[in-house]
Amino acid sequence: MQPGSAEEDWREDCAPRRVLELFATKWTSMVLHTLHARHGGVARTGVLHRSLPGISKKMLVQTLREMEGSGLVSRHVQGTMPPAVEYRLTPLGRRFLEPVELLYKWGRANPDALDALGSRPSSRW
Amino acid sequence: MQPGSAEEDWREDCAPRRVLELFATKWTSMVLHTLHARHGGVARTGVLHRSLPGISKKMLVQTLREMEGSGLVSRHVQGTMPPAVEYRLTPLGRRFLEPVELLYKWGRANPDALDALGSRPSSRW
DNA sequence: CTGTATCCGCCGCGATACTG
DNA sequence: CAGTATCGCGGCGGATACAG
Repeated sequence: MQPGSAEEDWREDCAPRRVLELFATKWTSMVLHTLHARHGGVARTGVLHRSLPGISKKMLVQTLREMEGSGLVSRHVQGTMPPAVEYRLTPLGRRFLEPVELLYKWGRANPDALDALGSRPSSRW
Repeated sequence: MQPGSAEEDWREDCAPRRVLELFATKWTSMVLHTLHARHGGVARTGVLHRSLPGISKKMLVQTLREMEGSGLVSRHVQGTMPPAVEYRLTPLGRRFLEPVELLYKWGRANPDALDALGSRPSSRW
């Protein structure tokens, strides 16, 4: 922290920004949470879909695939008919769940803060 | 958690989603962190701009104004010439800083996890 | 120095319809 | 049931130029 070499780490690939990117896609953390909290880490597509009111099938699948690519979940296909696909939380997924839950927990514990925050105009979703 | 009344809370204005919205605007948490960690909670526009390599003047001001509207920071104008404007962290801002720092901290503590996550295609920024 | 106003590309996300 | 393909809107966010 010596003065002069002020430059803090805000490069594109710094830790903070990389973590933030995981929230870039609207549903990621919610899917992660739901998969864990409501289904013990394993669930089929349709079940997840029903557990997440509001999400479109398209976004659910798309999100799951991205999460698979990130290593947050693993995908398991049953060669049956009709098809059955299971998504499972990976160890990495569980680790990332920590800070996510912490964030949610904070929100639940500070409803008054959220009320204050709600009074702004924007909101992307 | 009794079965039947499954419906979990995923309404538009539930706590989790409202917290997530704060990350919807790219720079919010980074501005918040910088204002606190590098300037003790008080800084002028230009100083902040220089502390955040990569942000455009437009987005910095826009983000700060939204944060002001949310109550995360307060704006103080000095009727001088040339103009000088100070942004200060509010109590609410400091409270929200808790989960934010926690998230960043997790990222710094899990570089290997971030490496694994980095191997995905997307990335909005 | 602080802030605003355009112009504009990019892409997240929803709606809808279709395949196996 | 699981997944893909399109179309279209809204809005973030960068570049640039201008104003007080």
